Amino acid sequence: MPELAEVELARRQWAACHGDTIIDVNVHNKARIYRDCPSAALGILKGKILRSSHAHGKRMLFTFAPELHLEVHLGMSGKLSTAPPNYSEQKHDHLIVYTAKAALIFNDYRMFGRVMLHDCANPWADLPPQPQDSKFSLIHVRKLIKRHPKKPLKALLLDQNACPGIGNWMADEICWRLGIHPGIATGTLEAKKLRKEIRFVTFGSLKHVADKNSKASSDGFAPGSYVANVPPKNWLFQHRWKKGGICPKCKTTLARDTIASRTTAWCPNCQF
DNA sequence: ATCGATACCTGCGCGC
DNA sequence: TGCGCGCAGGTATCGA
Ligand SMILES: [Zn+2]
Repeated sequence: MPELAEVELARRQWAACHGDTIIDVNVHNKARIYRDCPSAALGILKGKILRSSHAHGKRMLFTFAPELHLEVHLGMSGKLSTAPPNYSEQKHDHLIVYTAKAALIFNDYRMFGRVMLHDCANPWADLPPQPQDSKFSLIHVRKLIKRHPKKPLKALLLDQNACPGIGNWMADEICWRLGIHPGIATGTLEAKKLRKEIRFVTFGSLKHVADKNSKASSDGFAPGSYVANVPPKNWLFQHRWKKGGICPKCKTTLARDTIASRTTAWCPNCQF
């Protein structure tokens, strides 16, 4: 599926090089990608070993030493991939890290993504629980609802401090499974149901990453093709972009509008 | 404080 | 064929 799942898939691309030594770093100095961190600082990675990697919501963290981490966010169009070590820079490549065996590439044509270095032990210490974590409890979800009672459901789902990892497509999927219009105020929701569907869609997304990975692939991933092919037909996701797309439950033509500043699709028959 | 609207980019597909 | 427009999976930031 989208978003969270693609982050996880992207992380795995580079994770193939865990344990390998960085022998060269090529940065695109002028790129907006480096608005949080001077690109020249990335030279410090030379000679270091990529030890491990983690994801939290849509963020990824690649660890080189206990107090040296590279954080990557894909924005709207970022991609991570690997290539043979003789790879040379392509259009919109902003970071290429070379090991003896491979080139690790970050490419992002729209440049909404970002890359930054952290020189502390745990740069993610203050991040909120993710839907797939045990800390995303019923009590936690009740607190979220209480904290944002007037916020539209869709806006709460897209708030990365509340639901890290949920993106536009997953948010619509969750609203649709809830049978609730995405514009409805959060305060009217049942925490138990909300938590259930957030977690269903989150785990479902991650499962599809595993399914996809079980087939042999790939030289870098193409979000478009991956996303279009993997999720089941009984998810809203498969229908929401087609013009005249229909609800997989009741076959009603889906409605589309901008909600929480994002294009939103819903079934006017199943959601209100 | 919280909220919604806007800015930030490039590329693609559509209608004229 | 070419051009202009709207739109794209995200989020920092700035006003009300
Ligand atoms: Zn329906």
